Amino acid sequence: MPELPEVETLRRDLLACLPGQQVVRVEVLREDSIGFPRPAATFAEAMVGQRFTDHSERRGKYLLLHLQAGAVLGVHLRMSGRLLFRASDHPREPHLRVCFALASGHELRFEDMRVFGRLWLVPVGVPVAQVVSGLAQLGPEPFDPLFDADYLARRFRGRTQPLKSALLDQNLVAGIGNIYADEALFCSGLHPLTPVERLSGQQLVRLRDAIVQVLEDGIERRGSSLRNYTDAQGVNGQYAGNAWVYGRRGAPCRRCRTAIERLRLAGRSTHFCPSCQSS
DNA sequence: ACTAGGTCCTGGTTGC
DNA sequence: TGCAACCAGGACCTAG
Repeated sequence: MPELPEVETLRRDLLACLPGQQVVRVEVLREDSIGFPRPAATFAEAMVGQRFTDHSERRGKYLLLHLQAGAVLGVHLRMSGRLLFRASDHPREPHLRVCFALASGHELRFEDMRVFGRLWLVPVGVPVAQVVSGLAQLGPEPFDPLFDADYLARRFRGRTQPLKSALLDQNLVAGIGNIYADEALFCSGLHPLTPVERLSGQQLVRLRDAIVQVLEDGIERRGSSLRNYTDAQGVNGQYAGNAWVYGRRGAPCRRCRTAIERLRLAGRSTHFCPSCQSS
């Protein structure tokens, strides 16, 4: 599932192939995949003739591709979305939702089995956060100096929420999903159910450092720690059991050999080592 | 103001 | 064996 490291990897990969490419034809195969403008035919029409630039940004799990005339293509992959840069004669993916034919004979394809992903075309002069839903509510980037132990202490004061739930809240910090949340909790030695107000200053420092560490590691491994992720060329990541705890229920902890446990929290599976993550 | 739980969606996996 | 139920999860929505 694409989280911050996967989206950042995608952004960097697209920089190698997309700048200068001009859209000559757009096919929307699934209306739901378009967030704005609707109906999707309006989106398609407005995208024709647009040219991609070398200016792209990532905010949390959102990807923002700036177009030459000043518009912005916003992308959220959600659960199963992929952006693929393909030669036009490459066989179409079974869950292709939107296809941008490019003047060079390539195609930028948005493939998304579960149809949760969205594309938005932000018109020239309109603030991106006004069009791309969820963007305005995002908290700080994890790598922003603003995101430190003091910030967490302020946000956690008087809150009883389980720590794992807090990490999934994009308003607290942008970009963490279920998998990196579990990994960051393991690396900081904190139990996912700990009420956030109970964390000590020292624990908050460990938490912040662990979050930054697992995300940086994820980027360094090209997001390859995730099972279903593939890059812009469709190359599959090597999940290969890199994770400390995610998806390892019953398997021995890599640090202490205790069996990894799983519980359900806010509808999400949560993996942890009961011995290493006792507080 | 805060929190929990349901919803969307579909293919793979599990269980009877 | 065959089929149904369950599971995966990001963001949004509603209810308490």
